[in-house]
Amino acid sequence: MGVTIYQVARAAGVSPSTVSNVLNGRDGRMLPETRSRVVRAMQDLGYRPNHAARQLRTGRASAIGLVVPSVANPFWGAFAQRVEAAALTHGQHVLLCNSERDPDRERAYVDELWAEGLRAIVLCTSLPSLDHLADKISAGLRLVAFDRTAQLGDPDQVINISIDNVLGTKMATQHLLDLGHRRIAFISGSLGSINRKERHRGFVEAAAAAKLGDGAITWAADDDDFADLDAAALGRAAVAELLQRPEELRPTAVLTINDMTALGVCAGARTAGLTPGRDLSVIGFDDILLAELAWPPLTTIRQPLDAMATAAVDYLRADPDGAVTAPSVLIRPELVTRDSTGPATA
Amino acid sequence: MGVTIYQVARAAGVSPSTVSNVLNGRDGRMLPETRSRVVRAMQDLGYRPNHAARQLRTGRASAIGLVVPSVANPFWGAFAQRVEAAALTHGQHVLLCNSERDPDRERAYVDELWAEGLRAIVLCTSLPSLDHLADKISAGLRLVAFDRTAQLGDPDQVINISIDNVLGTKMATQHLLDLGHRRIAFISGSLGSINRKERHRGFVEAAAAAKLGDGAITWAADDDDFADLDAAALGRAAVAELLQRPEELRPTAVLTINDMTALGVCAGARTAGLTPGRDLSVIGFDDILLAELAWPPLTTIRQPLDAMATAAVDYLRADPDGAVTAPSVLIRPELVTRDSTGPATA
DNA sequence: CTGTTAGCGCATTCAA
DNA sequence: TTGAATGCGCTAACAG
Repeated sequence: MGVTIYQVARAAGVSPSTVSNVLNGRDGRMLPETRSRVVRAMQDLGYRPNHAARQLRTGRASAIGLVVPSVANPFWGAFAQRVEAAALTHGQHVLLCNSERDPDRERAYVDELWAEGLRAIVLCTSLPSLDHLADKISAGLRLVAFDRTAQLGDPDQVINISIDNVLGTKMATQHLLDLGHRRIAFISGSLGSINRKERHRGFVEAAAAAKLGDGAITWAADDDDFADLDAAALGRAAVAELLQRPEELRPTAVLTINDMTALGVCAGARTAGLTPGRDLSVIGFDDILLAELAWPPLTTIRQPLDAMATAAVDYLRADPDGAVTAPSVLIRPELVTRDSTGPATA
Repeated sequence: MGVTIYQVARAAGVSPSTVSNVLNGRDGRMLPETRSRVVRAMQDLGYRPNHAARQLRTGRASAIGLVVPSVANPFWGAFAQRVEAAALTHGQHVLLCNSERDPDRERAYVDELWAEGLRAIVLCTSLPSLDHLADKISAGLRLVAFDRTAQLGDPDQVINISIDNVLGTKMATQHLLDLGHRRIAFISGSLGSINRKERHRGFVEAAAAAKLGDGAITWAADDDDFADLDAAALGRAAVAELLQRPEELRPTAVLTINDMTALGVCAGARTAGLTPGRDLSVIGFDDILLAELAWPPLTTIRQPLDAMATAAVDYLRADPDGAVTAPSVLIRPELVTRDSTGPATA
C-alpha cells in the first residue's frame, strides 16, 4: 500500500539509511548529488513517510495537541481554526480536545496526549498552576499555555501566549469613562482564573485612577454556576440584578469578561425594556465574529487571533535545543468601537 | 517509558499473544480466569496500548478524522465539539481539518488522512459527488458524509447523515404562511450544494402548495462570492437589495439558508430602519447557540446536533463486516419559535 | 487453550 | 560518505 524508504533507496541506488538521512535533514552526511537523486526518487515514487513507523521508532508523534475549553464557543472555534491553519503550513495535524473547563479532564487529556507520543501541545487553560506538567516538560514536552499569562513558579520552558488582559480592560474602561460614564459594572463568572483576575484588575485600576469610588461595580458569580457556554446566561442574570438597583446605584455602562457575556447583557437589557447602546452602554472582550453582527454591533476589545495562533505553532516548532528567548508573549489588544457604547445619559 | 504487552504477559504468567488477544477482544481463545489475570496485570502495571505500534502492524489508526468547512463557524464548532465528545466515550481522538469549503482542500485532507492510516472519517461536505472516494471506500474507508443526503450513484457503504432539509424549509415556510405572510423570500448563497438545493426545494414546494405565485422570491448568490464565514454579509447584501423593491414586490418575511445569514438579514433590516420580528419576519436554519441570544431571538429550524454526532460516531464504529442496514439517516428537524417572526403587517 | 515467531517502516548505531 | 543490522510494540498466522 505504501512506498517505503527501501524502495526509494533502491530506485536511487543508495541505502535506506541514506534516504533516512535525507528525510531528517542530515544533509552533511552525503553528497549534494546523492541527495538530489534521493529526492527525485521520492517524488517519482510518490513516497510518503509513515508516521506510525517513525513514531514507533522515535517515540514522538508529529501532530499538535490542542486543548480548548470548547470549540462550541465561537471564540475557541475561531482559535482552533487558526491553529489548524498554522499547523497545516508545516504539514502537521491537530488533535482536538475539549476540556469543558474541567481541570481533571484537562489534565487527563494532556496525560493521554503525552502517552500517545505527542510532544507539542497548545493548552488553553485557566488553571493558575502548571506544576502537574513540570515532569513532562522537563522530559521534552513543548507546551504553549494560551490565554494565560506567566506566573511565578511556572515550570521553565513553558511559553505563555496571551493578550495583555489588564491593558485590555483598562482600554475598555477608559473608553467608557471618555463617554462620560461614572457608574460602570464589570460582569464576569467567578474570578478564579488568571485572565479573569487580570481583566478585573485592569477595570479596578482604571476605575481607581478615575476616582470612580462606588461607581465601580464588580459583579462576579461566586462559584462556577455557569459553564463556558452559559456565558450569555450569566450576562443576562447579572444585568437583570443590576438593573433592579436604585437609580443612583445602577450602572450606566457595563464591561463584560467576554463577548458572549456581553451579548447576554444586551439581551437582558432588552428584556428589561432598555436599548443597549442608548440606555446602557455595553462593551465586550474578544471580538468574536458575532460581535459585529449583533444589534447593536458590539464595541469590544479585540484579541488578534491570527497572530496568537501563529505564535503558538511557531514556538511549538522552535528548535527544542535552542534557548527559549521569549518565555512569555503578551499581545496588545485593540479597542474596536461600534454602536453598543454611547455617551452616558443618566 | 511505556509498559509493553511483554511485561504484562510476564506479570500475568502468560504469553504476549494472549495479552494481545485480550486487548483485541478475542475472549473465546482463553479461559475467563486467564483473561481476568491479564486484565489485573494490565491495571497493576498501568499498561497503555501503543497506538503507533498497533498502527504500524495493522495499517489502521484509531483516531477519527473530522473534515468540516470551518470550526470558526459556530455551527461547525458546535458539531465538532459533539463529535469529539462522542469519540471520547470510545477512547478515540479526533483529527481536525478545516476545508474552508475548498473542494481541492477537502479532497487533499481525505487523501492525507487515508495515507496516515485513518479509516474513519466524518466528512462534512457539500460536494454533489463522492465518486473520488469510491476506491478508498472499497478498500476499507468508513466514511460518514454529514449534512448531505444520499445521492444516486453514491458509492455503496457511504453513510449519509443529514437532517431532512426539504421538510425543514417546508416547516419554516408553513410557519410564515400561518402568520399570514404572502410575500416570502428565500435567501441563500449559490444553490450548488445538495443541501442548499434541498432547502430551496422545500421552500418552493411549500410556496407552490400555498399558491404563492410571485410571492415566492428566491434570492441566491450566483457564484461563490461569499465564503463560509461571510454568510452574514450575504444576508445583509440580500436584504438590502430586497428592501429596495417596490412595496408590492417586497417580501414581508424572509427564510434564510442558515442562522448566520439570518443574523445578517436582521442586521441589514435594522440598517434599513426596520425592526426584525415586527416589520420583517426572519426565520433561520440550524439553531446555533447565538440564535437565542440575538435580538430579537431568532426563530429557526433546529438541527439536533447531539443525535447527529452520536449517530456519525456510532456508524464509524459499527462492525466493518456487518451489513450496512441504514445507508442514510434522515433526521427530523424541529421548528423553534422565537421572536424574530411575527404576523404579517403589510 | 496458549506459546512462538515473523515482520509492519523507520532511525540509528556501528562498520566499512 | 554509505551500508548492514537491529529493534521500537504489536498482531496474526501457525504450531503445539
